[in-house]
Amino acid sequence: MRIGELGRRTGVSERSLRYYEQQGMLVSDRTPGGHRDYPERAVDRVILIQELLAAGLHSKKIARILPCMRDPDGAPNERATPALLRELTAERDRIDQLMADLATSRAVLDDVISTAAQELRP
Amino acid sequence: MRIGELGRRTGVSERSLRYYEQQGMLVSDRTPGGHRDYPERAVDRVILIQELLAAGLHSKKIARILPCMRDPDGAPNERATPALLRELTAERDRIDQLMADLATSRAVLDDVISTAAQELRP
DNA sequence: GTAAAATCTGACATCAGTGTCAGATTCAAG
DNA sequence: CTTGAATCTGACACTGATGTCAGATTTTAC
Repeated sequence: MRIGELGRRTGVSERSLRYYEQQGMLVSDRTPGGHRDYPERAVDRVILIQELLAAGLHSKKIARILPCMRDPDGAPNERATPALLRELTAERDRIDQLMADLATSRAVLDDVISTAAQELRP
Repeated sequence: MRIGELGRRTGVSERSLRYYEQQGMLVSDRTPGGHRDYPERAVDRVILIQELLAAGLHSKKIARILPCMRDPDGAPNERATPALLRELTAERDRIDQLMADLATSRAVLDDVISTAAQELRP
């Protein structure tokens, strides 16, 4: 599929898809004229990239992680080096911390919301 | 307490503390000479600000939310307007989505980590 | 073959929180 | 007082993902 369709199906702008490729997170075949041509798998790949970005991982780290992931049908293409392994563990710890902050923040918002709703409906 | 101690006790840079004040998230008394003087409560306040920032809320929105929060010992100083209430609900939904992404990303990292650890220790 | 739609590259802008630096002023201790 | 540490304001830089625009090229539909 071409970039327009991939963008439509993932909700990601074409600009971002080109950026993902430039950062090494996404690969594409090219038509003879130079237009990008993506396999069906690209949809899931892009969604995963978005999730990892949302979790605060940087592009270049994602690019290094992706080849070490198990595909749904098989084993990883590369194996994680010890150095990468340490980084991944650090990222996981950071995510755990972030989830705790999110839980706190959500509770705060929830409290404000329910307090205000209570006032509106006495 | 003064800004140096507050920064030390919260792990937040003085630069950021001044920025928080500039954005209306944090208030301070001033010494006759113009130096900031914080009450003990400021410590918890700053920690909360950091959590809300980590959750992706923008400074100016945090500044509007904080007065509507219940203090541990009493009722809120202001009440949330309906418009703010809508924003809060949207933020809460966004946080829910983000938590889902974090869970996915964490699982991905965990899988890569345990796969690699398994290879290292066969 | 032609026109319209899609895509290409490359460049510059944006945002928001934080780092950093300079020069001036204030505070605390001797 | 004096001196050194702390703080003040204001300015500028950075980051990294994304938006946007321009001009050229390719693809698709007729």
